[in-house]
Amino acid sequence: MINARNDGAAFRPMSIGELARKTGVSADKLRYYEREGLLPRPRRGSSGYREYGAEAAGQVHFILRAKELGFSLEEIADLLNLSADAESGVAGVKARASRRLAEIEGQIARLENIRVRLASLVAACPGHGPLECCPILSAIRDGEGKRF
Amino acid sequence: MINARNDGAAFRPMSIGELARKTGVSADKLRYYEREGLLPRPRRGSSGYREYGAEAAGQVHFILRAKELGFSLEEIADLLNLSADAESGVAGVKARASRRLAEIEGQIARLENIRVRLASLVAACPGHGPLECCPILSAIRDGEGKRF
DNA sequence: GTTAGCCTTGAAGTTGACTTCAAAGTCAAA
DNA sequence: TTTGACTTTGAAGTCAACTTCAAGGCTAAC
Repeated sequence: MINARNDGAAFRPMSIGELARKTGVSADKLRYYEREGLLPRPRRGSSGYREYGAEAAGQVHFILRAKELGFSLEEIADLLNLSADAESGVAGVKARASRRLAEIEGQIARLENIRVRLASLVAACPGHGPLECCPILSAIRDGEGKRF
Repeated sequence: MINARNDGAAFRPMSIGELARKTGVSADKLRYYEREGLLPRPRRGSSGYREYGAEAAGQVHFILRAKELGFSLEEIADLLNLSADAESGVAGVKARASRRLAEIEGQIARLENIRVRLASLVAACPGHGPLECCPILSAIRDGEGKRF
């Protein structure tokens, strides 16, 4: 091999600031996730500084993707535990994801109900004139059934 | 007039507990809404107890209905201010409601996106077998594009 | 007259996901 | 060597919408 520089350590460890820049997650947040058990505690250099290996960014991205799917930090910690527990884990993961899905469907249904009601009030409001004629205010004051 | 009992005060004032029972809102919450400026401060009896008139229940219901439409307490206080401000108020109310509607539409769109992704992951997961084959975990770990 | 249940206040606690702070130590470049 | 950027920790602060608490005063029923 010509390139002798590849000998020894392939990765220089990352500081928390480097990991923060790499993942777009602030150093404070990374420390917070570590405290909450979402990230493994990395080894420390002689100064006490955290030293992250190459796998760290992937662990952070796991958290970000799970958050994107609407999981809370507590649920993410739970998923991480399950995914450490071979064989019995898959059923648990699917159950958690199904529960999350049901919650999201419920949230959507509630918001959809609000959206429809609010949209019809906004459409009915002329945007000017005396307050007594504002259908939005009337609906809030007296209930929607009374005027519509 | 035959019925002499109708003389004088038509309504005996309500205590905070009575108003709470009537509206289903706890007395603590009523005091909290008052502190936050959502309810007018009622007059007090000689004991210092709050005394509510007949209009109080309607004011509480206004708050409940606005909350149901997804307004925050701060936005409700804002609506109440607008609805005190004759003539210029209607445009403001419509603008607040439109803004709220847009926020709700955004929330629904985000949740819908999550719902679709999570549903396809749940559908693809067999619910048993080795963790390496769980599409939910894979998607969170590596991103959805990689496996699907 | 006593007791149970109501009412008063200001202050502090709750939840989740952070953010900010203070005080000190460390590292890298000029 | 000095500066400035980075890192360490634990603790406290933030937001919204409440809830709970403590310590005392009031009222209604028996």
